[in-house]
Amino acid sequence: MATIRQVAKKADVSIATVSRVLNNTSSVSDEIKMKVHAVINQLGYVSSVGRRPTSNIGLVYTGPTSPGSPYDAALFEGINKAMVDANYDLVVLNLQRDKKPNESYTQFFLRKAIRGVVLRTTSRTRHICTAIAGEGFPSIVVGDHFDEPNVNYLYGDSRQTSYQAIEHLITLGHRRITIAISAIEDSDHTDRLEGYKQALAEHDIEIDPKLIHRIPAQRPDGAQVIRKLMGMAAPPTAVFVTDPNVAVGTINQAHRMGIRIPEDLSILGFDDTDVRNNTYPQMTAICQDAQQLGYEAFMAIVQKLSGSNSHQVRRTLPTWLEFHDTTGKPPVSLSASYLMVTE
Amino acid sequence: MATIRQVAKKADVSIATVSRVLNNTSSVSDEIKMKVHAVINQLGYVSSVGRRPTSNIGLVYTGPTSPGSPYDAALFEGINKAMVDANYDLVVLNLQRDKKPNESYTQFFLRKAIRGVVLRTTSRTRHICTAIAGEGFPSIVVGDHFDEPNVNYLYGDSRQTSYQAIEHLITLGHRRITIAISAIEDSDHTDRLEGYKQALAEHDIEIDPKLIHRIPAQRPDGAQVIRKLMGMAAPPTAVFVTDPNVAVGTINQAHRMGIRIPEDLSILGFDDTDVRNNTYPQMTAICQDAQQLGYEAFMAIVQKLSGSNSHQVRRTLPTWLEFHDTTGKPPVSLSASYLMVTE
DNA sequence: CTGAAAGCGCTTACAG
DNA sequence: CTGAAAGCGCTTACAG
Repeated sequence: MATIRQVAKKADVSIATVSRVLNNTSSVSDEIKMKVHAVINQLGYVSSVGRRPTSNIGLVYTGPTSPGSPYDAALFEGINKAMVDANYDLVVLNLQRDKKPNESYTQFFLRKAIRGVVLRTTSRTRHICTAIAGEGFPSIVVGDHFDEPNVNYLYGDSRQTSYQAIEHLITLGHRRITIAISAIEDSDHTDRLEGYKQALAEHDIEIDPKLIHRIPAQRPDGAQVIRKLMGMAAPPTAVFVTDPNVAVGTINQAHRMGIRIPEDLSILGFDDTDVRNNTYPQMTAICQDAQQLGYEAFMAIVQKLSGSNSHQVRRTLPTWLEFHDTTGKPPVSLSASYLMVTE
Repeated sequence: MATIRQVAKKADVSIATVSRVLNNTSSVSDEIKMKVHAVINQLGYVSSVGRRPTSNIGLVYTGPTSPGSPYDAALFEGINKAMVDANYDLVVLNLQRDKKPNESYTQFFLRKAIRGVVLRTTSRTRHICTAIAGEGFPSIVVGDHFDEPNVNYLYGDSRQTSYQAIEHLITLGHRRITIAISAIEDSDHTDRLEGYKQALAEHDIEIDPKLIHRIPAQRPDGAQVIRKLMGMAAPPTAVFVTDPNVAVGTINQAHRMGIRIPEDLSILGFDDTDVRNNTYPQMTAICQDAQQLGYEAFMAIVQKLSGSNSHQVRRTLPTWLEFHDTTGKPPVSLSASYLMVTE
């Protein structure tokens, strides 16, 4: 475990200067600051509680996320399971509140005695993830992917599965297929949209912008979705809902409106846990195991800190398609009349 | 912020001895150990990271809990909200893994640089909560209540609301009312059972042990519940399900079996968040705001640490009853035949 | 079992 | 802007 003295020696400065760099207490020349920073991340310097080195891994929500959502709750459960197997504690950090504007992310984390971080991101806060990775601080983003070469990430790849699912709906005879997708454009959701578009394109079905329904992030409400859809002049025969709670809400609002599932409308949902088995009818869904994502992300950081994995982590976990009872053939009259008009 | 030197002075020992007591490194006489412990909790001694005092609050699951359950996820979300308003970080601790058998809880927490803890408990680990409180370490239990005078706690009081809800079912004409309740007997669930029993007793309805259905903790499965109930010689006309996920599973399995809700069976659920609004039919439920419980529990510890509240915290948050569409009058034939047999 | 003292990790006036 | 030195919080041989 590197100490301030070792850092000072290697960077060829006094320990006082290293301390100043760590704490931003008084001005240090940019040149020395950069040199010290480089040595800090190179040696893996860690703050100590008293004379004991700490073993804290941070969980950082870079943007506005709800830790209580099914996805984040499952991640958190997986992280808790990982903690049992690894000798680290989890510290939940508030970046917005605590990070001083003039300190680097590394400084911030060291000040909090954090050795590595699991990051959650949104489309607007991706730059924070790349900045942390750029500083060389041990980190991994869970639930998103990056092109930048130094960002570690782990996510469930739902693009291909989305493609297959939509293709299956097409094979069943559906032509007007809606996608209901979060207005927050994280890459997970964008992937699902891409899979949807690709399947339609390859089957020569025109992509109708009116069928791409954005769900407001403030009110992820399945009932709204279906009211909107069924009010359309030419309603869809199938919906792909990319969020578990919204999918459940869609199914139940359909019941309320007397829409039969799947006879009148097919619903393809998304499931991060096991929500699909607790709906009526049992939900056809693209599934991923968010708990495992949390587990693996935490373990990836643990491995990095133990020094056993120094190269980049770019992993995907599989998603899979489960056919249950919310999807079926489109209603005969509708699909027939639709085909007559357009073909 | 008290230091080891101040503790040593007040306890009239050397700083070396205080250090030994804190770390259990070598034997110290019981008399001195107790004296030092007393001073530590009296002065509110805190470990430092380097020379900076820490501001960590711990979240401790004393027994096997699933942090991803709707209740715990909502608590966690509330705690995260509280963190934005209070200058503390959250550390999730693993007591089973990390606490050495010969160290006290206070020693353990100080070693982790924790200043106060929010505790989650189960019936089997209540002694851990009383032990932590007994040591004088700042703590609060969320989601349970205690008779011991020094344990701080905060919970949603569901006993009276359960009583009222069952009484309402009785008023509607129900006589055979089942309660489906977790096999883990935490006091939250016991309260609901007590409310149920009280309502039946006050309306001169005999408590039939066959109608008290225990849900195995390993498999909290609503489908099982209803299969079991409907297979009874004299099935109930109403069910009170004290867990949100199980309640939803019960409703949906009823649909699968062609049991009409509420015409054939009334279902009274429990809701920690807003699950009741996302079922079909919309679920009649006893509701509590678990997110607020998390928020208030965290803030209570913050207050204790700031010294503004030194007396015991014994708070309940209200629960309330929402009548929606899963409850109604019992089926005429059934209740009539039942009444003929027994009265 | 206990304390005085050496010493580590770190921060902070002080001096330049 | 930087270092040598004083000093704080803490731990740990050493001595009794």
